This record gives sequence, structure tokens and C-alpha cells, in this order.
Amino acid sequence: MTNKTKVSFGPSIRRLPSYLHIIRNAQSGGETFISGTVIATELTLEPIQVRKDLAITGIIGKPKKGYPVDELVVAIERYLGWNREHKAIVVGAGNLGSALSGYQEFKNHGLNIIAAFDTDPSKVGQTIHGVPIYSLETLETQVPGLGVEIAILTVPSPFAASTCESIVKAGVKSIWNFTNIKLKVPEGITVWREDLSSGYAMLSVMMKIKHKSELETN
Amino acid sequence: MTNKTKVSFGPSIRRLPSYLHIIRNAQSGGETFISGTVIATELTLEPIQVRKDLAITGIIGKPKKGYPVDELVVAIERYLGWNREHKAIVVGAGNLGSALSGYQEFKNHGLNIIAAFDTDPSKVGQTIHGVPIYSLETLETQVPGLGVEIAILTVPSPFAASTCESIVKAGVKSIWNFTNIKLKVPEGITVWREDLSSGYAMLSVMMKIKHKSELETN
DNA sequence: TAGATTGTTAATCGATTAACAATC
DNA sequence: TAGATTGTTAATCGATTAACAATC
Repeated sequence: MTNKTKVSFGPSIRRLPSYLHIIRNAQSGGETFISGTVIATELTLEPIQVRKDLAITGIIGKPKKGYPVDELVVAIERYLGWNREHKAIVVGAGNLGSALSGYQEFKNHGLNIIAAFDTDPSKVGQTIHGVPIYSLETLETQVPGLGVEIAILTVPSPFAASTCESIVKAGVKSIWNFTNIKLKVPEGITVWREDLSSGYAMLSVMMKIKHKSELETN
Repeated sequence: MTNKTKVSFGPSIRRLPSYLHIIRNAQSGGETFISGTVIATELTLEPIQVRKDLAITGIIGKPKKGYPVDELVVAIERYLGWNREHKAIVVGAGNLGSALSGYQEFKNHGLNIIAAFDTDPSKVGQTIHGVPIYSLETLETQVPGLGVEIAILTVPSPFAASTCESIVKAGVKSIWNFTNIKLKVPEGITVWREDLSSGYAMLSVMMKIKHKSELETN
């Protein structure tokens, strides 16, 4: 169990943001109730799956009407911890780091990026989306005490391991890892790897299968 | 079944790129065989899972020695369709699109981004990582006939649906969707959604759980 | 040879889906 | 009231893990 925080309902948790998005839209449209059926149709899921997923937030629906929209929004955000601020830093102020810094959606859900770090001297002193860029060398001295919870790791892969060490030394406990390296971290450090290669793999295989079935059909 | 290409072994396919990365490293290091146990240790997985996953590529290992590195690399790339070129376009030449255009790893695995499209007139005519940027308006006329297989969708969410329609009209059959919108596409179009929000959700919940257990412990 | 590692077959685990009574 | 939708309990499905004979 070393290093592994067990999370029950992984797949359910991953679907919640999509639900939240739809429910928020309904809220903006003035709806007060939304049914699991409607959400399911929107996302091409089974209604029973939506109901099961929403159950983990503790919200209770009304037969015939569905779930109370306002309560549901609050409950999902609470469940995800998106109702409070998470101070974060971007480590690697390249295009990807810059893109993530600018995502309004994350800001709306508590992600507060207060600084970025990079090795490129020409970037230091600049800002990306209003976020100041500091020298990566200063990370370990600057970050402790600022209450930074999350480090978003977007450095090139060869620097992932060493940069990760700096992040840990700086006392940041959670790492959102966008590199294709599996990080080795001490116990108590949470890592979520966003593996873009695995997405490309899925897309590639789906394409291959479709192509094959076309060949078979024709 | 409408719109849904069924892919068996989803989780296995998503792990293959990580295996490939490690096996390639072993290859560079001059190794000729690599065992499932070694790969598993590297990635904190069970050896049996690695063996099961590698089995789908058709490669047969040698007891005591492991799997032949060169053959394994070829077999994984073949299985993923990464042994051939996939022409692609980036739709939405912002930071994220720019980041993806520059990823050497994808280039090495057949992803050939031949053009980017954007609405911003100041971007049109420029290049990102050597990829020329054209006006989004010209997508439907320019792209057909070029043999583009993949559209990487990185426009802001409000434009996702309409841009998706253009992509489909242009005859591109696979979409790598980086927006937080569930796209509605005609049958025969493959979509893989890269859902960054779900990653943020997982990280957030893992943080919450860890925090709670710390409170309980102290 | 001895032992590490394989591939196969079976068991377990967890997630999805089905069935259905309860109810607004 | 009638019927759509809920929450619960059970069944199914698929993925992971275990056990173990085969073998280099």
C-alpha cells in the first residue's frame, strides 16, 4: 500500500465533472430540477449509471422530477473539494503550462495558480495569463510557507524526475503530472498522471478497428 | 451501438504506451530481453498484469529471460498502429494546440500534424513548431483530399460543437477532443475525449481523502 | 540442475446493468 | 390518479489477481 491513496468510485468521480457541467447549464437555463435520464441522454450513458454516480454525493432525488439542481451543484462541488481554494504552481512554463494557467474552468473550481517556474531566463520575470514566472532554481526556497497544495508538472520528460524532487522538497503534497514519466515519490505525496499518450493509443486502436471493419464490409 | 466503436482491452491499451517507453529505454541501454517483473516494478503494477497486457500484442516471452526487446517494440507499435503515419490537423492554435504540435513523442509514433487552423487573423500565416496556421473558415475547403485522419480539437468550449461540424464536413474521421464538451457526431466518426477536468477531480478527491485521514490520525 | 519467469486456467474483485417496489 | 423517475437489491459483465504447470 506504500504510496497509494485508495480512492473508491474512481470511474464515478471521473464522470462527475461532466455531470456538473450539464447541471450548471440547466441551472443557467433556470431549471430547478434535472433527471438522471436527461443527463444520461446528453452524455450517452445509462440512466442507472448516472443515478448510482450521483448517489455518492449524498443528494436525494424526487421521483418523477429528478434532482434539485442547486443542491446538486453544491453537493458535487463539495464532494470534489471544488468548493474551496487550492493554491497551485505551474512547473514548466511552456505552452502546456501556459494553457492550463489560462483555463477559466479550473479557476472556477478552486484552482488558484499563484506562480509558474521555468529554467528559461528569458521567461523569468514575464507572466502567463497574469501568473508571474520565476526561476526554477528558486522553487525550493520560494514555495514553502505559501500554502501551495498542487504542483502542475509540465516540464519536458527528461527533467521530470529531478523537478519532481524539488517539488517534494518544497513541501508540495500533490502533483498533477503531465509528463510521460511515472514519478517515484515518498509516501504521503499524491500524484495524478495525465497520460496523453494513452489517449493517443486509444484513438489509434479505435481507428485501426474501424478501418478493419470497413475493409471487411466492402 | 450507434456511434460507438467497441474496443476490447481498453485499460490494457492505455497501459501499452508506458510499457513501450520503458522497453525503448531498455533497448537504448543495449538490453535484448526484458521481463514483465522489471516493467511491473518500474510502473508499480502487478507482474501478472503486465504479462496479460503484453499477451494481446501476440509476443511470446521466454521463461527465465523475459520478452525479446526488439520484437516487443515492433509488436506494440504495430498493435497501436504507431508504425504508420497518421496525418493530423490542429483545430484551435492556442497554447494547448501549440503544445501538442511540438510533442516529439507523438511525432515519433506516426502523428504528423500538417496544418493548424484558428480564427485569430493575427495567427493566420504564422507557424507553430513549423506547422502553418490557416484560417478556420478555410478548413472545410482545404482539408478534403489531403488524407487527414485525425483532427485535434483544442478550441475554447463554446466553439467546440460548431467546429466539430466543420471537421466532420471536411471528411476527417477521427477527433481527439480536448474540450470539456461531449461531441455529437454522426455514425462512423471516432472521438476520444481527453478530459482534463476528470483528472483534476481525481486529484482533488485524493487530496481530500488524504487530508481527512491525517485529521483522523492526529 | 535449480530457479526465475512464462502462459494458461481459475478465482476474485469491482463496476455496470437489470429488475422492481416506492413515490411524488 | 397514472406514470415517470427514484433508490435498492440482485445479476451480469469485465478486469484484475491468484495459482500453478511448463520451460528455458
